[in-house]
Amino acid sequence: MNAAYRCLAEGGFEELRMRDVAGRAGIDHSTIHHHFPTKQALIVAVVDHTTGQSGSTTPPDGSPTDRLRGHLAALRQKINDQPELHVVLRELDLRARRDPELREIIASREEGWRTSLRTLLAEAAAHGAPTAGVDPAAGAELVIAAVKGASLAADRADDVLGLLERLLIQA
Amino acid sequence: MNAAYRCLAEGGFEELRMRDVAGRAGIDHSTIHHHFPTKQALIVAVVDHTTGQSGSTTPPDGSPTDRLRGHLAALRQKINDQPELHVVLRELDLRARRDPELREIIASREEGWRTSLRTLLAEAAAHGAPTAGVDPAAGAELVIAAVKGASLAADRADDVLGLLERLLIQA
Amino acid sequence: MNAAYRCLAEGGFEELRMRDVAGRAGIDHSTIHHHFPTKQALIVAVVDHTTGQSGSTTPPDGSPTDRLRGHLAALRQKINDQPELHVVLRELDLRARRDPELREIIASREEGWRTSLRTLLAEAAAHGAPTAGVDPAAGAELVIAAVKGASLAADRADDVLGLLERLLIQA
Amino acid sequence: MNAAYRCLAEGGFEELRMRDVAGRAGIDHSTIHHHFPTKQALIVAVVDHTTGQSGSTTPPDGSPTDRLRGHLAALRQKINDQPELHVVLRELDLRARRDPELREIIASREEGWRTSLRTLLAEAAAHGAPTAGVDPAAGAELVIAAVKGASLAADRADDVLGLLERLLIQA
DNA sequence: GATGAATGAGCGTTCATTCAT
DNA sequence: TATGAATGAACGCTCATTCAT
Repeated sequence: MNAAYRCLAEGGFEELRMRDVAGRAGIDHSTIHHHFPTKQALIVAVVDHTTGQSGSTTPPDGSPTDRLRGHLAALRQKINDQPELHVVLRELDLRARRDPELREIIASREEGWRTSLRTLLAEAAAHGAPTAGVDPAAGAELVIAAVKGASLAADRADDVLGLLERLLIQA
Repeated sequence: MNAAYRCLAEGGFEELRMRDVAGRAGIDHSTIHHHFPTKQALIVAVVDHTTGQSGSTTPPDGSPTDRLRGHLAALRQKINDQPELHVVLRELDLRARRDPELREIIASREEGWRTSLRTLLAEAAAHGAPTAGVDPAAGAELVIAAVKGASLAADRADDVLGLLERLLIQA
Repeated sequence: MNAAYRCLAEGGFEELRMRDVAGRAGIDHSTIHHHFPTKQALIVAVVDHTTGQSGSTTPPDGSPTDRLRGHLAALRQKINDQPELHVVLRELDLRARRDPELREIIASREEGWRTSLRTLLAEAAAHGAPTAGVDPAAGAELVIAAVKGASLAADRADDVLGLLERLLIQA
Repeated sequence: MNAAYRCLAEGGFEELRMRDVAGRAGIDHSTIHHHFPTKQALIVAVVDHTTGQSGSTTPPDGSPTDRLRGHLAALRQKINDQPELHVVLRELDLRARRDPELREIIASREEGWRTSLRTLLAEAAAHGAPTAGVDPAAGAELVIAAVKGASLAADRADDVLGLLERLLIQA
């Protein structure tokens, strides 16, 4: 599964081959079928695992504004630290358009993120953060979109998320 | 080429087959090879054409702030009108990571967009737009990232770009 | 198709491989798929052709008794001349049990044979042949069964069909 | 072994899989290899067992004619009662053509049957049965062929064997 | 210019078999 | 004795590409 993830990161779904995955794992390609009946099953397992670790951390304590800031900082660091993880996640977004099984997994994970973002933004607004005028729902979408877009060019993610933080919190 | 674009929009690179393209165009699949020596050549042609029409329009007249606003509005409308075009563009972003030929084409187009965004933002700031504090370079990256991210979920693009406009222009 | 028939005759369905068929025909195995989309399609074509040429000849003229005798003689000669054809036909009988597509083809051909046998026997009886007491329907089944059984041991087919002729016509 | 027989009856040699056999027996497929080193060994065992129980019963007492009649009746009932057994036997006939090991087993069993049939027919003829003119050797072949052919269409076996009895004994 | 037969590398998958546990 | 992970050869099939027509 780790091998599959790395193959996916390198070549995308287009170049994902059972034989390559097996080769990278140092096993025979038919051995994979001993653990995953089909390629799709392997993919689902990888996706499940990958999106599981994509959950962004939010500091549990502090003012809502600080927690929002912390969340954005964590996102920024994650893109910097594991740029390929986010590339894979975008690959998944695209594939989910034609794969209902993936779509459900991904939508579920994203919905969790969306909800937590909305809550964060609403709380920040309620606590008198200067971002008061921003609709939490729209704010969440903007963060999600900016992160997704930034993950396609990790070297510019700092610019993107830095500015976004300033605009949303206006500190 | 039109057929190839539509196949790409439907199934991505992963499901792009010469035979399907030919079938959609109503010709024999061998005939494609008379116009494009290889599949890659066809892809390059499609990409060239697709990214060519992705250039966003900016109103030539009006105050810099109005022109920036017009540019963002044009982007928003484009995502709404041709959501699949933007999905294809994201597909290209991903593939460009492993395909230098595509990378060059796409980078070149994107650079043009980036430059025009920076100019727009700088002019707006210079003309006293309330977005004064925003670094034009970072602003351009944020717009690009937000548009790319929004194109993966066209139905939320309005939220994203609407809020972005407000935050950047603070009207 | 001829190559497929010969492979079938040699190894049965159990050992029927697209690559072997292609090798025997002197072409690449993928070329077969140019003409027959699937292995099953090739099989159906072969079966259709094979059962088509399995139709036994009946002399058009002469007394009913003579025509019946001629039919049996033709069967006997066919088994002697092309023993492998009849082996293939038995292979088909067996496979038809699990393959509805084949079953229909084979049942249709066999029904034609059955009808013609019944007619032959009924006419012979009506014309005073000494086989008078034999029910044409049962007689047809006995001929069919004997031929099928004899085709599994071609070297004894003469004994089987010779005796059957004597018993049915009692000359 | 019982599981293997049933798999064979359902799908023939073509669909005989060690895993299916094991699954039907409720054990791991590797476990089969503890009892039978290879698939062929399992097949041989099954064949040996199957052809062993195919031996037709002949009433030990009574006039030769009655015993012949009893033998044919037993055959008829066996096909009716266990039609799939006879289908498997035909499957074996076919496979024996390419498998010397099977061929020997089957030929040996069949030879026993043939001998007993010949004896039966000769005795019946010697005891003045009206089948006098029939060559016992040819008669045995006809019975064997008819039974084999009839086993491919069990629902017509009664017609076939009923008529055969009448013709051979002319009662 | 267009066709379609042909190719061959390569795909996901199957399956009998082996072997360490 | 029984398991299940692992193997590797082979399967049906796909697909970009070539080439004679």
